[in-house]
Amino acid sequence: MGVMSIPDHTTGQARRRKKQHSGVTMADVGRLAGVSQVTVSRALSDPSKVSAETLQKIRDAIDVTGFVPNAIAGALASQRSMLISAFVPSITNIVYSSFIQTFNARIRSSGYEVLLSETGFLPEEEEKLVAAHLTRRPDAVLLTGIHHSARTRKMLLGAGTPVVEVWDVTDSPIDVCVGFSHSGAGRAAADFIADQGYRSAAVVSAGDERAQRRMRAFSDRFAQRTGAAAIQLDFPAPASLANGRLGLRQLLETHAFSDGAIFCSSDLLAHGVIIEARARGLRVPEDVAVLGFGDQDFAPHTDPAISTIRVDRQELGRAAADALLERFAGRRPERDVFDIGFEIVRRASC
Amino acid sequence: MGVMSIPDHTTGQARRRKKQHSGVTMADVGRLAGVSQVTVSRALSDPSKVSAETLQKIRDAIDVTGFVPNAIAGALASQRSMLISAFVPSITNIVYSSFIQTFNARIRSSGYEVLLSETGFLPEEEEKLVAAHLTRRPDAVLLTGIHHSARTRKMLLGAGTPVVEVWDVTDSPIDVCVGFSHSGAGRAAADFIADQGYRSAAVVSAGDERAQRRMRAFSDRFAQRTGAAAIQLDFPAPASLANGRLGLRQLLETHAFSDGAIFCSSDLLAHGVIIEARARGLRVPEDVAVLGFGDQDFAPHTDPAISTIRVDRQELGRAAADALLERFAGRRPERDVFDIGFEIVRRASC
DNA sequence: TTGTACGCGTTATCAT
DNA sequence: ATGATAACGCGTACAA
Repeated sequence: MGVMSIPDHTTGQARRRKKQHSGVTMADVGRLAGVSQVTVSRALSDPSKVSAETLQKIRDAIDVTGFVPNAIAGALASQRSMLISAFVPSITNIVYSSFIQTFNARIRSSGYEVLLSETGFLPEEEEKLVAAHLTRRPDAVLLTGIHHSARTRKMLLGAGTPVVEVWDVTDSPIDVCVGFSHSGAGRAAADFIADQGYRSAAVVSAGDERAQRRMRAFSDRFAQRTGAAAIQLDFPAPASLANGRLGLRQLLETHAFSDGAIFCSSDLLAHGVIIEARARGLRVPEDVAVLGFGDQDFAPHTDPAISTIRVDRQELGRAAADALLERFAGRRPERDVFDIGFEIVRRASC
Repeated sequence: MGVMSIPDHTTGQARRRKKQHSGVTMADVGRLAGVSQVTVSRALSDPSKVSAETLQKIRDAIDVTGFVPNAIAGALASQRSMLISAFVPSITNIVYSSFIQTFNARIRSSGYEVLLSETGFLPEEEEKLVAAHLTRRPDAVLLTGIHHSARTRKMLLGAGTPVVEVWDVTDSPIDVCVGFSHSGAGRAAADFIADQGYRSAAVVSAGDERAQRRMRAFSDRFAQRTGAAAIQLDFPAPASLANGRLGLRQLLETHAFSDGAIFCSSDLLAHGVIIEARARGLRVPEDVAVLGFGDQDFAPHTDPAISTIRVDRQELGRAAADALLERFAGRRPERDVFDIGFEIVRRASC
């Protein structure tokens, strides 16, 4: 157990380069405690199966040696990695990161760890990453959205692990699915805006397939309700204040937009629109009304506060985690599609 | 290839949901290709060590079987997990997540994967998470900040893995360290503000030890330069628009602040201050000047645009990744402390 | 170029 | 309550 020798910090540079952890094994601990390796394993996984005194001896030996269990060996032997692969389009988009935050917390409290990767908005990229992750034998996989390459689906099916798709709903999920209807949200937005008597409308989005589905549904419904076609603007991702400002500028200057409501695919865009409007001396909502999406935490604190569509990201994270944990417990959830819905939050901007 | 046959367990408890991937091993692939397991291993890790025709046979066999290498077994055998543990205070804070994004990209392109965890701002929480991660034998660890519990340091030293501490500098890093001086940034802010003739100042921060160090240095220097004490406001994390607005409100109403500059510990707070100021009809920077921190991507697009202190997060992510990759290559970096500096960006708000 | 033998550090299965 | 022994699936000598 040469491991125990303290790395000589004296020279500072003389530290080892190869990976050779503490190198202390259960066998080492057992030897020191006067028991076999298996007993150490048991003491750790289920202390009740070991007598009080040997348990104490083992604990002492662990303290002395600084033993750290090797989860890799454990995973190989037990065929459970205690790892969950998660894929989101962007980790810098707070909409996804806050969702992951909740998912993470829930998952971790059950002993699992989350291996997170950013896929961007291209299925091919997702495919590569899924392949890479499957190599680590995750016990479950979380995917954002319901559109995945054929190979991705095949790999996932082949792996036989539970899969949860989030942020959308579909009748044919890979496994289970929790989200809400984007076209439904778009229609609700159109109704909300039409109900307030607006006769003209525009949408501004930023390169996200789900956002575009909301926008299409919005336009269809708005036309249906008012007979007017909504002007459509789509920027490349990511959604930003800059694109919001640019959006209003283009709407005003090249689309002759006036006196109507703008449905933005994100609160960030909505905020940009508001900033641009005020910089131009336009009143919100009198001259331009703005409806956002996401109910991000800043939405109530802009001036005017942003009216928006709220999606309960915490609930989404919890539900996704719970669906997986249910599967781990051997149960299948009652349904395989959970629609957590959305809610229009009326504030001052629309 | 026993895998392909239906598991017929004695009790007839057909295919349990244990975790049973495709179950195809290198041995299975080899059998089908007419070679041994090692040859398959070689074909995958270094195709040049295998003859062209057997390589082809192996590839075919892989396609047919849908073989997915088991990285867990690989890690156990090679003693390299190809995993890097990273810890940041918050994944929803874009300042950290955008840094991680770059770090991730760099790391992944070298075949490693990043296991990310959120520590909050308490060393004890970090300690628990580090212990959990060490269990998976990461090949390296990334830590945010330079303040860690004694046990955390001890565990890390004991593990013998490379460690990079980021977002700060110190003379005594655990291993290597890349960041910038927070007190230096605070002083630079004070000079910047004093140079413009402001005679009164306030700071508003949001519960982050590094931010507080900036603030303290700011106050000291500002007092030194002008003889005036800066009013200090500290909110609980996270920094938000709401806290920025609240900050200005408190400054105005309970601290009789007027006609000076406010140094915020984050651009988000700065934006909040600006919104509150404009909502009150105050002019920025004439009535209240605002200096932010971080140069987040929205900073140039607020109205007025936020003057701020820029930290090159991309560079930080790259440098951290490179420091680790160097270590993997067996080299030690020339220095173990990298100061990537910062830069004051003057825009309209100050 | 290919194969044999062994080890990595656990968990699972039986036995005692 | 504890121990022997066999997997787990792959890498790394070393041999052929």
